[in-house]
Order: sequence, then C-alpha cells, then structure tokens
Amino acid sequence: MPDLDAFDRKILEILQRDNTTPQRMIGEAVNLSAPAVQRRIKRMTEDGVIRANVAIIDPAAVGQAITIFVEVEVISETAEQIEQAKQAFAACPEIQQCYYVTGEADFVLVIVVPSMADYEALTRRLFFGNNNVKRFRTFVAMDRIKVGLGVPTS
Amino acid sequence: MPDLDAFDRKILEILQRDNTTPQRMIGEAVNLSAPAVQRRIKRMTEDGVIRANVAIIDPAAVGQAITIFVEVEVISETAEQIEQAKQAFAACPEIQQCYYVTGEADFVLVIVVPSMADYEALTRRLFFGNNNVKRFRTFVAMDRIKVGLGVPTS
DNA sequence: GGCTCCACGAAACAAACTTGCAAAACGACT
DNA sequence: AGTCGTTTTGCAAGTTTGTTTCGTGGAGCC
Repeated sequence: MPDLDAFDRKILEILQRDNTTPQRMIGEAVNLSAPAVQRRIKRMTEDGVIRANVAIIDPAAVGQAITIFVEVEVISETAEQIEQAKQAFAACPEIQQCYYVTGEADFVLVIVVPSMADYEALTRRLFFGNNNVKRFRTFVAMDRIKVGLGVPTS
Repeated sequence: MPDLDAFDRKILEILQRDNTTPQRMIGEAVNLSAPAVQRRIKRMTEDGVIRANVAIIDPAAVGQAITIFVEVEVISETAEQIEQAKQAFAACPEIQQCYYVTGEADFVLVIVVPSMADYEALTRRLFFGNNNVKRFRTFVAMDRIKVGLGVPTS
C-alpha cells in the first residue's frame, strides 16, 4: 500500500464527506484536472485505501429506532473459540459493528434493532444461547451525538 | 417522513452496500425503470431517509491505525453539563462516534488515532482536563471484525 | 545529453443522470 | 360499476458526468 500525497488526502477528505461530488469540482478544489482526480480515485480504490462507497441511512426511517452497545466477556479465549465468536457476530445482521478488544471485555458490539423486545430476543439467541459467554453489559443509546466512519486524513 | 414501500427498501439495501451502482442496474434488480429509481432516491434524500453518501476509508491507510472504545462516566448530569460534554465530544476530530447512553456509563466513544501516544495525549486533554469526568474505561481494538453503518431495511 | 518512466492536461468519447410528457395505476366518491 | 383527481410510471430527448486516448513535460538514471 503506497503512501498518499497531499492531493490524495484532500481528495479523500472530500469523498468521505460526500462521494457524489463531481470530479470536476474536486479537481477545482485541489488544483488538478478531472482525469487526474479520476485516476487517483481509481488507484486508491484498487489499493484498498477506499474500502467502499455507501449511502448512509437514517435507522429510524427504516424502523430500526434503537442503538445499543454491548460489551461481551467470554469464558474460554482459545483461538478456536474466539474465531467462532467472530464469525457468529459478523453473520448477525442486527450487529452493525463488532470489535475484538483488550480490557475488561473481549468484544464490543454496536447493535441496531427496532425495539427493546427485539433486543431481548437477540440476547437470548446470541448470549444466553452461547455457553461461552460469561457476561455481557448493555448500554442503550439515548442520543446519537456523532455517528460516522470518517477519519482524520491529516 | 413518509413510509417506504418494498421498492424503496430494496433500493436502500443496494445503496447502502454500494452507492455507485448505476440506476439502470438498480432498476433491473427491483423491476423499475431508471427514472423511477432516480425519483425515489431523490425523494428519500430530501426526506432525510438517506443521510449522506460517503466513501469509507481504511484508517490504517491514512495513518490512523488504532481504534479505541471509551466509556465515560460523568460526575454531574445536569442538562447544561451534559450538553457541554456533547458539544466537546462532537467537536473533537479524533472522536469518530459518540453516543449518550444509559447504563453503567454516560457516554460511549469510538476514537481513531495514529498511536497510543496520541491517545494518551487525547485522554489528558479530554478527560483529565475536564473536571466533570468521574471515570473512563478504555478498550483497545485488536481486530475490527465488522465495521459499517448498514442497517437492516426489512 | 539521451533515455525511460510517470503523471499531467486537453479533447474526444461513452455512460449515467435528469427532465418533459403522455399513459397507466390507484383511491375516493357518487 | 363509473368517473374524476392524484400519483407514479415508462419512454425519449437533453444535459451532466465519468472514462479513455493521446501528446507533452518533468524527474531520475545511465
């Protein structure tokens, strides 16, 4: 993965805010022609710098009103058990984000569900139904203050 | 915010996976003409169902290698203090996501930084430098198993 | 100097998006 | 059942955007 110059970083800055921005406008903003911008975007996409281009949907608009954080602590941390847990979490559509972490917990999950009843059913399936889960701690989001996947491009 | 029919939901499903998909292909997938798809997308964008269109960047590619979770517990939970905390967190570029939650903590943060040294400096500025922070708990991500903002559209 | 290798910009080209318009689908009311 | 009004659709033309081609100029290297 080659390193990025100032042009690339400026382009990324714009794209991670709005990837429908015409290449012509990006070109004006960074002092480059549209084809040059296009080639850089293509290269960064091929190199995996740009991982995806997606629309962000308001969860409430599709009936997924509740966001929940869960810390999960497991009993056995063998490579096999961890791998199995990772796959189970990754396959669950309600789980929006899943990280394997150090600290007082082993996994941190971000879950999106229509109602608390749905969350209750999910815990039954995901945690109580898995005998390697020692404990889990739930945090219900009252306010989504800042949501996104933007990163500083410095 | 009007409700969405089966066409809209299918379109959203596609767009939140790849919003560069041509409207013609979306049309084929949902059995609608391209202009019909275009009008629905426009309407959903105006209605705020589609919140943004963004490129997702690999943090490591721009030197932001470390993802960290933080639970923050505050001392005083007056409306004014909470509001102040929200604004401080929202304004911080290293903070990628911030939620105000119920449970054993008051805020949950997702932070992206280049190194642990940067995180240490950030805690100094953000937590130790704020006398309303009672305690904070850090979880360093070892593996990003599932990352995204996709939601079930069904 | 002469060479190759890249990245660039201008222009031509292809593809996608957008708009106008008439016809079809749907509801409400008689 | 029939009619009117509203809404949404598909088609076709027009416009914008994305992509490729080609020739030029600069950096590094014999």
